[in-house]
Amino acid sequence: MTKARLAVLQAVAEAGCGADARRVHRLAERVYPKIGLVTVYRTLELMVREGWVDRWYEGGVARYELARPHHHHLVCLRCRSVVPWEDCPVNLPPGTKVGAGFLVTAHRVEILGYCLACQEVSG
Amino acid sequence: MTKARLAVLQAVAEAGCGADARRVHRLAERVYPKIGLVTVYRTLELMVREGWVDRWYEGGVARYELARPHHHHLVCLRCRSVVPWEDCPVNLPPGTKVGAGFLVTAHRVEILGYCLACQEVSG
DNA sequence: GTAGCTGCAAAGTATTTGCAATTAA
DNA sequence: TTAATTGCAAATACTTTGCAGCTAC
Repeated sequence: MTKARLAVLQAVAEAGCGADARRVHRLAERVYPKIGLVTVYRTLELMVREGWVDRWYEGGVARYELARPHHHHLVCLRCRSVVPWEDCPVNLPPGTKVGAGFLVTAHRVEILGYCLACQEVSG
Repeated sequence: MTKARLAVLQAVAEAGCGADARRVHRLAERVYPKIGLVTVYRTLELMVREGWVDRWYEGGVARYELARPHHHHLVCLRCRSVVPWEDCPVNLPPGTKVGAGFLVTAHRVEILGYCLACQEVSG
């Protein structure tokens, strides 16, 4: 475990849900200022592969967060903030078949709308 | 309605679910060979804005399809094919509030797994 | 000491923008 | 005619790769 990796891990933990690579980089720099963006990408890739970090895509950008139990996301359409949502409306355990024999292994749900702060601003 | 736009519209209709811009371009070229990729992007953007075409993102790439009633997607992890899935497990009409006052306006569901053809290939 | 990690610079993809030429109405 | 649309080239944003130097063990 190197300084760079520790910095990335701390950054991902601190960032909460749905941080992009740039945000992880900025946070990691606070712990280890000379870390490069490339190392952040490489380390995130490693951590995703090892299962320590989850990756998903929102609007064409990769989002990262510390791996944790199954959950989904509430995405604010105004400020782009993301918060976890613990309810899961999808009851399709791995191995289930749906449609024309499609074999389910996982699923993803995003709830789109407005967070409390943005509801007040935009009326 | 110009030739270029007609070609894009036909291409999107023909492509079915989840075509990316390059695929739409290739199909549009069959109808109107001198169409440029840039025009495809611009026309798709226009059609999304006007509500004729839906856009979503899968693995960091924009996917387009002709607008049609509410549905979700089955995404094959091996061949990346996408087919529509008419069931909707999410019962959150627009206006519903979830979590800490988050105001829901829409949602997205992706079911990940293996299509019939890929199940046979990968065992 | 050495295998693995890092940073830089450069390349690669997806997408957008500036602008002059073309086209539809 | 004339405003809208197009295509090219260049710019941008995000991400990946090549390579030589650095670090942890």
